[in-house]
Parts: sequence; C-alpha cells; structure tokens
Amino acid sequence: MDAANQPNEDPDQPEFSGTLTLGGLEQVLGFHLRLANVAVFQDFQATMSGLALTPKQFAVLELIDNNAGASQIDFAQCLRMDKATMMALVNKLEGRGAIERRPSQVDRRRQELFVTEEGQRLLVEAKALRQGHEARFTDRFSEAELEQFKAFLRRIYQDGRTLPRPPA
Amino acid sequence: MDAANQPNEDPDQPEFSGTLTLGGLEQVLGFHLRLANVAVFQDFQATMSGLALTPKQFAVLELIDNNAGASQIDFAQCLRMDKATMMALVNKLEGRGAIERRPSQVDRRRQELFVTEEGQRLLVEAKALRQGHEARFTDRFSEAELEQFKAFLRRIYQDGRTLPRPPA
DNA sequence: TATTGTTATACTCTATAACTATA
DNA sequence: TATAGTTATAGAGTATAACAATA
Repeated sequence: MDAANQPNEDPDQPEFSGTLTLGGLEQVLGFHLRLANVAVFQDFQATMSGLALTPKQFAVLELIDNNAGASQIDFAQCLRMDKATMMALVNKLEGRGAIERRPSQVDRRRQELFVTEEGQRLLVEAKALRQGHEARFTDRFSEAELEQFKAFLRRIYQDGRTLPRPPA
Repeated sequence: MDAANQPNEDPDQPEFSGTLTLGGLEQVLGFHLRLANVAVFQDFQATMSGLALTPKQFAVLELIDNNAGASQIDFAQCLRMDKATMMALVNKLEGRGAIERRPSQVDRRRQELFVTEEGQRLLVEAKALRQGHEARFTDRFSEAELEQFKAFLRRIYQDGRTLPRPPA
C-alpha cells in the first residue's frame, strides 16, 4: 500500500532482541510526533522533579503570568483542555500558593487569575531549569532549523481545522 | 530573559475574550510539540471512534503485524512504555480477538505475539481510516517538508540520550 | 438562554512493587 | 542473579454531567 515493507534481513535471528521493524508506521506523522513528545515529556519531568511541576502546570503558570487577570476558561481554550481539567490544575497551583483567584468586579461569574510572589519565585526557578532541558534538545538543531521545526508544529495545531465538535 | 515580552496592545480590553499572549512559551519547543500532539490525537480519536482503537493500540497492532513472534517487552521498549502498561494494552487487543499469545518453544518465559485474522481485518479497516486522518495534516506540507518534519521529530527521540535512568 | 465556575464521578493511561516461572 | 510475564494497586490526567450564580 505504501513504501517498502522489507523483511527481516537476518532470518536466523527470531529473538527481536534489539530493534523492531516499524513498517508502515514509519510513514505516520502522528507516530513520530508522539514519540518525540514522550521523549521531551520524560526529560521535562526528570528535570523538574525537584519542583514537582508538570509541563502543563508550568505552561499555565507562565500563561497566567503573561495574561494576569484572565479567566480559567481563557486558559483552558488556549491549551485545548476542558474547563473541569483546568479547574483541577488551577486548584493545585493555588493550593501551593503559586497563584490566586480574585472575583472579577465587572462580571461576577468570573475569577481572575494572578501569579503570587511565591509563584514568581517558582517561575524563576522553573525557567532556569527549563533552559537546561530545552538545550538538551535544541542543540541538535541550528537556529534556522529550530524556527522551521516550530513553524511545522504550529501548522499542525494552529487553526482549529481538525478540532472536533465545538461543544454543540 | 529571552525574547520580547510585549504588553497587551489594547489596554481597553481586559476581557481576554480571544487570544492570550504566549510570551516566553512561544520559544519552548515542548510546548508546540504538545499542542501538535493533542491536535493529532484528537483527530485520530474522532476518526477511529467507530473502531474504538487508540493511536497506541493501533501502533502495537501494526507493530505486531510487522514483527510477528516478538515479545511484549520488545514492543514496550520500542514504544517507550512500561511492560505492565503494555500488558494491559495487549490484554485489550487479545480480548477483542485481534491478536493472540503463543508460548515460545525456545524460551518458555516468553509469549510470542501474532495478529489474528480478525486482527488483520481490523488493521485493514483502521489503515483505511487513517489515510483520511493523515491527509488532513500532511496536505499542509509538501513532500520535502514532510520528510524534513519527520527527520526533525526523529532527531528528538531517536537516541535514548535524554531518556532517564536505565532501570538501575 | 448561555456562560463561569464548581463538584462529583468515572474512565484511561501510566508506573511501581511484588510475585511466578523460567533462564 | 536476571528476565518475561503477570497481578494488584495507586496516581495523574482527562472528560462528562449536573448544578449554582450570574449575564
């Protein structure tokens, strides 16, 4: 159907001790995407284990810092997650004193989110750790390659073209 | 610390109804990687909902098909997952009759995995559905771009350079 | 009616630890 | 001793559904 499906080059070795044949999987973009994501995620967790901060928590913390006063739903939409999921995440960040909720004066349904001073310290520490983490991957690329790589990734998720059902 | 942290261009709009400022996050490779992964994952699930096949299940099924007789641990290592996680996945595929375990004659600890005829039919159906799914993303790229994109992703995960602690 | 936040709940994915049978 | 498989379990992440307050 697609490219070469080459048979095992060494038929006397049925033990598969080392590498497996990827076959058609080799052509599947999402397959490579997921493996890359796993590799980065695992390194991130190992790097941040001292701070107990997941990539998503870090992202939300940084987003709140860059958009002080926005609401949970704003952040949830930006990161493509459910509002209930965001709720749990915000609870955790608030529970450790990194952020705080303040009821909006304009729309009393909304809770505006802000990074606390404690959160600022956490952010500084986390950003420092992230530099090492990032470098471990980015130093495999030239500056130009890196820009193109990010542009490719953006092209995948940018428009909501593939996102299923805007909630009815 | 890094690039421009431009303030809100329209200070009269504190509602953040639309887009948020990504700030430093914009420079973080893992951030783009995760969003792209989410976009592809969600489209995959929507596409495969009729077959109730997750990306990982599909990958394992196809891997078994391409490497008939390999063991669970071989597949787990290939996909960077734990043997217990693979166990659950293999149970599910076996439960729906898509694969079968056969005890190895050479090493009686091992269970060799094979795709059944039922599994072959599932694979054919799934591959057909995947074509549409894949095209929804790949048609945003030229052939050359796609190859480079995959090469970039491979560069991220290929060597285990970043994988933490080979189990002591 | 629609939206924001909230709670409760359930389901999936994942890894850890402990066990067995083999090697 | 080490490895393959297995089981039990617990944690994190996720979404769904229902509800209250507000718009």
